[in-house]
Parts: sequence; structure tokens; C-alpha cells
Amino acid sequence: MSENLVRVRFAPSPTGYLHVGGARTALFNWLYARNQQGVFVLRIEDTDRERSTAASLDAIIRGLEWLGLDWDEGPGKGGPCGPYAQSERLPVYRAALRELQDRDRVYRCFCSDEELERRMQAAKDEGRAWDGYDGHCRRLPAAQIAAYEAAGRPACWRLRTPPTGVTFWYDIVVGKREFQNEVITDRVVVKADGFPTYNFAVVVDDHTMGITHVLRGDDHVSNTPFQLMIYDALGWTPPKFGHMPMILGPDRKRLSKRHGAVSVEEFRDQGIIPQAMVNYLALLGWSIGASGDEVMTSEGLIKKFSLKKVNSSPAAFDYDKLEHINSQHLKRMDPDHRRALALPILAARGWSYDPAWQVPGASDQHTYVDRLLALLGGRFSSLRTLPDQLVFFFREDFPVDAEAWRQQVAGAAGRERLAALAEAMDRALPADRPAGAAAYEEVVRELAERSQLAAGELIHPARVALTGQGRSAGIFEVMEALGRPRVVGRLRRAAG
RNA sequence: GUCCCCUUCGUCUAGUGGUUAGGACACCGCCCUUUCACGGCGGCAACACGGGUUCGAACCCCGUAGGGGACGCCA
Repeated sequence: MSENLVRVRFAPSPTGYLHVGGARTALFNWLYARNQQGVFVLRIEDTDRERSTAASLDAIIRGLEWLGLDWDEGPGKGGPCGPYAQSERLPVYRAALRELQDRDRVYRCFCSDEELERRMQAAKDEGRAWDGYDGHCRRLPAAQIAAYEAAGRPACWRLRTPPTGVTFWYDIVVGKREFQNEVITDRVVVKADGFPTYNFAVVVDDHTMGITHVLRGDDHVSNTPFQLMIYDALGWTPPKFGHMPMILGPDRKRLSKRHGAVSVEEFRDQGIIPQAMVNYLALLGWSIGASGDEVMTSEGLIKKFSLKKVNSSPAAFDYDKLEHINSQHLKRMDPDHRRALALPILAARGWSYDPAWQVPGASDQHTYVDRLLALLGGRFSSLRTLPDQLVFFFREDFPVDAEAWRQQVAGAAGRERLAALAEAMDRALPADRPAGAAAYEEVVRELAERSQLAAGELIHPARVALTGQGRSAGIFEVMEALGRPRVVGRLRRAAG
């Protein structure tokens, strides 16, 4: 490992899905690694044997892959610092514990949960502060220790933390942070079951994996001084730390399920595309600066990303802006990519092109969908709404907006106009040849003039008859994409 | 309760001693138009408060208030 090579990591615990907070942490690490041409490591923190599940791990990996955040070392990839799951690194932690024992920086703690609970209660009752542990076993007489050991009493290992002084570091995001040592208690380093705690495993892994920058959520700030004490106890040089601000809900409370979607897969299911998710997440807590387009691809983000521009204040998640970024990506995407997104959505519904429709320029599903998406243009702003926007191009039993129908079609005038329009088209357009938008428009305008109507008085009823909706893309283009047989058929049907 | 952090339009943010405090989302209006979008143009809207420092503070210092986070043999 070269000295100045950046090595960063994302270290989720497999106890749930990949939520936006985790996704953003992963993203920032990934962006930094890619920007610096460093290495991005994925490490699985599964030291909690109760809560870790294979299903969660799958979900997290799926989420990362969906976002396009590829890792250089980790599960499925291997690497020189493996294994990359903490549950498989027990020997590494054991060696580190031995080192701490040799240096007399840890001690055994025999306190049971009940005892701890009792002393905490007592402290509270007497109005004394209780900040996690009272150092009881630190002062245990040797004879007592021997007795407990002989009895086989379960014990964990606690770090002997310095009682006075200060521990500080220069945080990449907020600058100097310092803690008085007396507020840091002798936390557990190895549990009674022999597994390391999070704080211990993180330090050992970050060190043995050569991590140079630890970029994580702000909720880890208070763990940092304790971790620095572990580095110190082991005689290791700590990495640089950067704590990213939290992501808040619209109510400025920590973002959670009750705010709406929080897992990246939920966003995917709601029609958000990964490029947009990545783009939006990057904008949350980081800024491109005064100039520059906010809408960026991952490549653009990598080029622009800088830790210096990461904000120190928590940011509220804005679903509206995500939608906007999403629509921008969809709109700017090249036609092939747009079609690739649309095709599976249509296929899932069994909607496919039929040559009998006589649509000019369309010969199969691909060419037809290309036509439809071109016609939709900027209206194609979400994957979720796409089926509603296209249903009437594929089915005759498309939904009809009742209010629009009542206003435009239901009355005698509406029906008469539609009947007249149907006949005019039937007469003017050759039955065996596809008609273009201009041809439809000519018929409509001619009839309008002949009947002394405004063109709109034909157009609006036709739109409802043809699409079921009061609004749509340009109606003549819609007619062209529907094809003559269906246009005439639907007009007649609506005319009753 | 203890410790730590944060504070520019409703939201995301630019800004690091002298700016008409800029952009984006949302919202409103106008234009475009067969409707709806898109797009274009314009508008509304912010330096939490109080003291300092300074010729001059959004920017520096100190308080206050508000918000967030952490206090596990969870991670």
C-alpha cells in the first residue's frame, strides 16, 4: 500500500435495508475514493450476532449496486485485507486484545447486567451522574478477580481510559473537536461472548485495512474520542476523521420511516432512477459551489467532489427536489437509455405494439416506444407515472376522467362534433395508409371552419375521447401515434 | 440530566470584513400553446436574537434562544 493512497470504507451493519443516510455516507466515501483515485472498501460490521441477517446484507449490497457504488475490496471482491466481514475476523481482534492485555490497557469486568442496572438506579436516586460505567471492576482486588475466574463467571474486557486530560482531533468537516477525558467511560472492548464491540472492531479493522479517512455520520462523533483512546492504547496512528451532518426529515427530526420512503429500494420502486438518487444525495450536505449545474451524472460528481465543500449543518430531505432532479435526468437522457427504462415497465403490463394500428414510422415495440417517448418529451418525468401516461396507446379499456368527459363529450354538442369528426376523417384519410399528424390536423381545421367552430371545440372533445384525459401531448401527434383505425374507432365510440 | 455539534429565503445552498446577500426546489404571475408539461421571462422570500471587536460585519469573539446528536456487553 502506497503511503499517500487514499483508502476509505463504507461499513454497514446488516441489520436492515440500505437507508438514505447510509447511502449518502457510502456515496461520499465512494466519491472521495474515485476523486482521489483511491480505494473504496466495503466492510460488513456483523458483530451483533442477534440482529445481523443474510437478508439484510443482500438488501444493502443490492442497494449499493443499484446506486452504482462499486467497491474495490469487500464481499464478492476479496482484497489484500480480507476477510471483510467482522464475524470472520475474530483472530485479528483476539491478537489486538492480547496486545492491549500485554500493555495493561484493558481489564476484565464481571459486572452483570443486573448489577449495572442496580448501580445506575442507585446513582440516579441519589442524584449522582451516571455516564455508562462507574469503573467498579477497574478497582477489583486481585483475590476477587481470581475468585470470579475460578467460578467461571462471565466477563467482558473494558478499556482503561485516561481519567484526566483532553482528547481531540481535527475533523475534516467541522474542524477541531475535543472532549474532556473524564466524560469518556471505560467502555467494553470485547464482549463476554468473545466478540469485539463496534468501537473495538472499527479501530482494529480501520487500522489493519489501512484506512486513511473515516467518513461517517455525525452520530459517531461521540464514539471518536473513545476510539482514539484505543488507537493510543495500541500505539497506532489514527486515520483522519470526517463526520457528515445528519439527514433530517421535513420536520427537522431525524429522517425516519414516518417521513415516507427512506430505503433506497423504496425510492427505486417509486420511480426514482439511480442517477437521480445519487445526484440528489450528493447535493444533500455537499455543494457544487456558486456556479455550475446541479444536475450531474456520477462522473461529473466524481470530478467535482471535494471534502472541503461538505457542510457542517444537518440538511432536511426534500422529496420535491428529488423528483425534480429525477425528471431532469430523465429528460436529458439519450433516447436509447429512456427506451431501456420504459420497455420493462410496459412489458410487465403486457403492453405491446400491434401493426394493425397503422402507425407511421413504427414497426415493432422498440420503434413504437421510441415514438411515444419522443412525443412525451419533457412529460416523461417519472417512471412511476409512465404507465398512466401511456395506457391509452396500448389498451382500449383505458381509464376515463369523468369530469373531463362530462365537460367535453357527454353533451349533445360534444357527441355531434365527435361524430362529425369521425366521419370527416373516415372520408378524408385513406383507410389503408398510415396518416401523419399534419393530415389529422388538416381534417380537424377544415371541419372546424366548415362548421364555424373554433378548432379547440373539436380538439378538446377529441382529446378526451382518444386519451380519456383532459390533457395530453399534442393531440395531432397523439392521433398519429394511435393510428387511423383506433382514432376513428374511438371517436365513433365516444359519439355513441 | 451530562457532553458535543449546528443556525443565510419554507427547503437545499453560494458567501469567509465593504455584495442591490447569488443560485436551485417549491409557490405566484406572464409568454409560448389545441390542453398539460417542457422551456423562457419576472415575482415573493433569508443572514435566529443580544452584546462586543472594527471606519465597516452574514462572515471574528462572547452570551441567549432554538434545533440536532451522543450517553449499551447496538452499530
